Amino acid sequence: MRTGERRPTLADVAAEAGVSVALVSIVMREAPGASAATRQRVLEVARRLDYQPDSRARLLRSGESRLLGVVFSVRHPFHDDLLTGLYDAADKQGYELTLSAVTPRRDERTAIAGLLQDRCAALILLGPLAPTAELATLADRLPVVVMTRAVRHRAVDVVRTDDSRGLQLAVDHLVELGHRRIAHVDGARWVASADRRQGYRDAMRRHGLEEFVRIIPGGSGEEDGARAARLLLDDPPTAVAVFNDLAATGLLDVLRRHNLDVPGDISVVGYDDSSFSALAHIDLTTVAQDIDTMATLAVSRAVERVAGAQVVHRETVIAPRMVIRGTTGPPR
Amino acid sequence: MRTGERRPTLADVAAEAGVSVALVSIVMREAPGASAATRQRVLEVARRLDYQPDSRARLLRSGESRLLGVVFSVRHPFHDDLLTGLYDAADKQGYELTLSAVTPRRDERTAIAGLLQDRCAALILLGPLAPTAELATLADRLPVVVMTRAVRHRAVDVVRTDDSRGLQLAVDHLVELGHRRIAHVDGARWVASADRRQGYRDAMRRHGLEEFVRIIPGGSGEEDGARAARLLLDDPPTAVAVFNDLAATGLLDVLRRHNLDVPGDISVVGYDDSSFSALAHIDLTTVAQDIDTMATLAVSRAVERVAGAQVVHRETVIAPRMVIRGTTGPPR
DNA sequence: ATGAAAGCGCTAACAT
DNA sequence: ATGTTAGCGCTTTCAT
Repeated sequence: MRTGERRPTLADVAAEAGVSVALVSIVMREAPGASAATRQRVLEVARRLDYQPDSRARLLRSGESRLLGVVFSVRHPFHDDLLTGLYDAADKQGYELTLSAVTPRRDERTAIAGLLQDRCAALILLGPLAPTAELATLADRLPVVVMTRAVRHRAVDVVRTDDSRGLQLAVDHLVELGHRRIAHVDGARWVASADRRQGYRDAMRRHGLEEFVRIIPGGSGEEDGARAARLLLDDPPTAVAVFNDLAATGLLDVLRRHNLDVPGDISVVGYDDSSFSALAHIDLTTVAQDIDTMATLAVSRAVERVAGAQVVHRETVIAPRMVIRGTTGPPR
Repeated sequence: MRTGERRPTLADVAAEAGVSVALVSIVMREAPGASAATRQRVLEVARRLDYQPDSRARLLRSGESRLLGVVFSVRHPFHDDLLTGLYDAADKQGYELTLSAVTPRRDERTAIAGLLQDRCAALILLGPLAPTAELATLADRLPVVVMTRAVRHRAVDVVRTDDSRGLQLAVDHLVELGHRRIAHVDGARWVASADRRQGYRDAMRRHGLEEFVRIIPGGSGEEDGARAARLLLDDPPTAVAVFNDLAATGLLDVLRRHNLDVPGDISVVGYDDSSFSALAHIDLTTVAQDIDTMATLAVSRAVERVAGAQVVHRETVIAPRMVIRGTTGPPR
């Protein structure tokens, strides 16, 4: 049962060990300036008392926070993966992470406000929806690193995937298999859509397939993909590169319901390598983003800014890679 | 560009407004004891200076933390939904949430330790793996609410779904459709597996179908479901209730590859209503847990314990419900 | 209604 | 190597 007593403080440990609080502080921080014997004794007492340093007091006093605030969205499989990488990277750099989620009923502004009150040293925002101006205002107060989207502002660092290149990889893969009539279902108004569309166009031109360029309005949801598929049915191409995995599954579903064989009649490529795309059911060929590299870079950028590096705007664009699964093959 | 200046403090606002810090504190906390005129002026200055209270200092001084620590796992779709509900509930009760994730490379103990240093008032653990003894030790230090699994210890509150009832609902649904030969693919060593298995047995007995009881060893992954499906192929039942949605998709995949029609030849029920189970592709009938109710209760429990209520161990078991989609139908 | 002063748990100068 | 002192930004008595 829980004892009603307050948790032990530095002073408690100091009293018990018969030394000053300052000395205990030194030991707990593993700072130089304590004899091995003292160190051992203090550590022993701390463990016995089950002492836990109060990070809030620590941060308050030391001024510097070594705390990185991360805003992410639930229901975004890609964000989960990014979080995993960010924890690893932060740990390596000696920083802590504090998370704030965006949910269907908790908007981005609320999520950010919470982190601001926690006095994070910097913010890492995963695919923020806020307009550039708002992000810039934020960056006025503390270092801000944006991931997975572009932001053209000198105070905001960006780490994202080369989305244009991603679609080019998809087209290259399909062309290699022998496809020529390759369509693209785009992401409508989503931030990354323009880049991916451009990548598609460039790749088609590069392969001398300009006459086969065909862009279908899509979106980011399953329904968007399904709608696009219906637009495609009259005159199906032999391959489609879709804006993302979710839209691709919607498209796949409609194609199969109309007895089109995938990849026999038509090949399909998604984007993101979402967790479900590896399910045996779906087995979707897709464009993957290099999550670990992105996470490591984002933390480095944040840490450098915190350390006061007078850097100008940096945008780091990471190369994506193909993950070839079962929805692509040679045309009949 | 970011000005190198530190963020404004209460003292800055006080100086600018020409009042004492104590008064500004009163205004910021919306506490009684300030004239309307002063209140307005201080608020105006605070907004102009873009003042943000420092939650660390606030908590440090006031002693009480109104901060709930939540440990969740990435890659667990169900947890995302739970987080959404928890934020809503905490908000309503005037509490803040601080999140700590378990990732493939960051274990539960680390996740919990982080929250302990943040001086949370209580902990809410989503499906913790720690043994009861460890959770009990933790509950010795601060209120602990465990979700989605059972813990028999008087200091630990539990909020979970009635998993036995869940499987009973699944069997009831199948019996109602006319099925008699209903098999169950279980969850091997997973915590909830025993309850679900028992629910299956009870329901079969209740319907006088004891002779058809057939339990196939399964697990929680897609592969486990696929393996179970292969065991079923020699002598397929007309319906299967599977431990969870992921295993169910694995099973579905194998069945379809062997030209069994779902639900024509065989009906399939999953568990959890995971996000992907609603995909048109999968369209899985499943047992859903009542997320909002669970979240609300978990926060209430935590808050009551924080408020010092001398409650004994409470386990709240929530009723699940069926979500009927396309993988179940009458037997041929 | 307002202000002065103490102190939450800790770290960082500066002593010794 | 160890102790003393002074705050970090805030809330909370207790004055006025």
